[in-house]
Amino acid sequence: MDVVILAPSGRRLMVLLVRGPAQSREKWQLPWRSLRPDETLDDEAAKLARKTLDTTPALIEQIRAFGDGRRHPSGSELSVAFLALVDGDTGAGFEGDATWFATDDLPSLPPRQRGMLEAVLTSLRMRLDHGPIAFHLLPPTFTLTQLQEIYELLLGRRLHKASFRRSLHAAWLVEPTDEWRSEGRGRPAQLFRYAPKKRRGGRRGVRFGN
Amino acid sequence: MDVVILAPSGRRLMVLLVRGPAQSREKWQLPWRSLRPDETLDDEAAKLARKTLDTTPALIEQIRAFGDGRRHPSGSELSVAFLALVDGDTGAGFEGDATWFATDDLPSLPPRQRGMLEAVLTSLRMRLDHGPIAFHLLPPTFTLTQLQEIYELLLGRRLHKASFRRSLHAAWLVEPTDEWRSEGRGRPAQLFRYAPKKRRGGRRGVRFGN
DNA sequence: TGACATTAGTCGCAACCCGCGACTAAATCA
DNA sequence: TGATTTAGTCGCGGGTTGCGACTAATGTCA
Repeated sequence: MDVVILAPSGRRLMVLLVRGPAQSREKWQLPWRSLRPDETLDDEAAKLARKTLDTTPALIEQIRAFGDGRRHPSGSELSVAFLALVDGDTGAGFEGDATWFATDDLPSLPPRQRGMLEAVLTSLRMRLDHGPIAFHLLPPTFTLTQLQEIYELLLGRRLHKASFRRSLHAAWLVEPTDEWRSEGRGRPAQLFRYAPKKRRGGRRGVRFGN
Repeated sequence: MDVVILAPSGRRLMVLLVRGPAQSREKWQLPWRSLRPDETLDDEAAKLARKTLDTTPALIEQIRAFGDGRRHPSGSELSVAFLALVDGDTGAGFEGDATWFATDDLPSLPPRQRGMLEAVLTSLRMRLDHGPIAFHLLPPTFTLTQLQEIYELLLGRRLHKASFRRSLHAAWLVEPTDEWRSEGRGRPAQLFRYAPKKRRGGRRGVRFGN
């Protein structure tokens, strides 16, 4: 049971790693724990995430099992990878045993964990246009520019502002609040909240071309 | 380790079930086996599928792990679900201990297996437009109408012929052979084979609207 | 031997979607 | 007051999609 805990920080996606025991080959590892025979998988993974984070993550989801022969600190043959998401504000205020690393500049990890992390990231990218995952990386109220930056972060490319907003509008996922955020210079931005609307007719996912 | 083995039969998707031991609550079960500590997950799942089917399936892929508290014949807390696909001709000629059931008219299954089967089916549907999965349910050479029927089967809705072929053409996944199949009445259909082409420019998935 | 039924395969239009540059709007800074 | 910065919108040109109507090739049956 391994958890990949992610949070955005500025223009980077961060992952939470813990220090491995002294005798282990790699200094850093994904948080993990072995499952006792009477525990349920998803519950224990949620607990593990909560314990390492010291808060409840906005989302926790199983990705898949790994049973290739690669090395894992548990010595066990089977690991199950979980994805957990935290919004940037919560992630930033974090003070614990574990520390954040940028996903594009990682220390060496146990080989199976390296594979799991990779798989979780691609899976996250793939689920982006099927479900409203991105919102879990943001505080409950946010500007559309913030939301766009999250999508750009996850997709790894810039998006066109007008097109992004058009798609977003078509998907009926957000609704405006009556608050505005002034960020120093520039025109203030309206704050939105996540509020998916059921809509007669084709409920299409959010598909962003560019 | 549970395997969901699927094959098309006419206008229905069939799943292969085996008879449970006498003392078990449900008469039918998904083929499953416990993993010994020194075996690798994916290899053993492939072996299990081969053994029940008596042939090599066209595709076998891990879907995800299940560790909810629901009952499973193994008594174990953790199960990993696999998807295996067989083409209709091979599936039809099958003679073994197990038997085929239509996925929309199933006998009662152990609760966790019921959930696994459900999850495998939805996962199959979702992967349809990301990878060329459908081809694994067909013999190596097939007509475009056959291919369309597979897609309709999996998506659960009718598709428009002209649009389907246009999308297919745009995705560069098939190439025509010089053989034609005469199916009794009506104009003979040209046979195609699966032959994905690398293409400069945007390698887009097959997206069928309707 | 034709007319008809049946299945395969294509064409083209109207509506919709998407990329993108250019615009307006509201704030701060000098 | 004018430059700068960030937010938000408009609209055009081109590509994609849904779909009805068409042509093509075969078997069936009077």
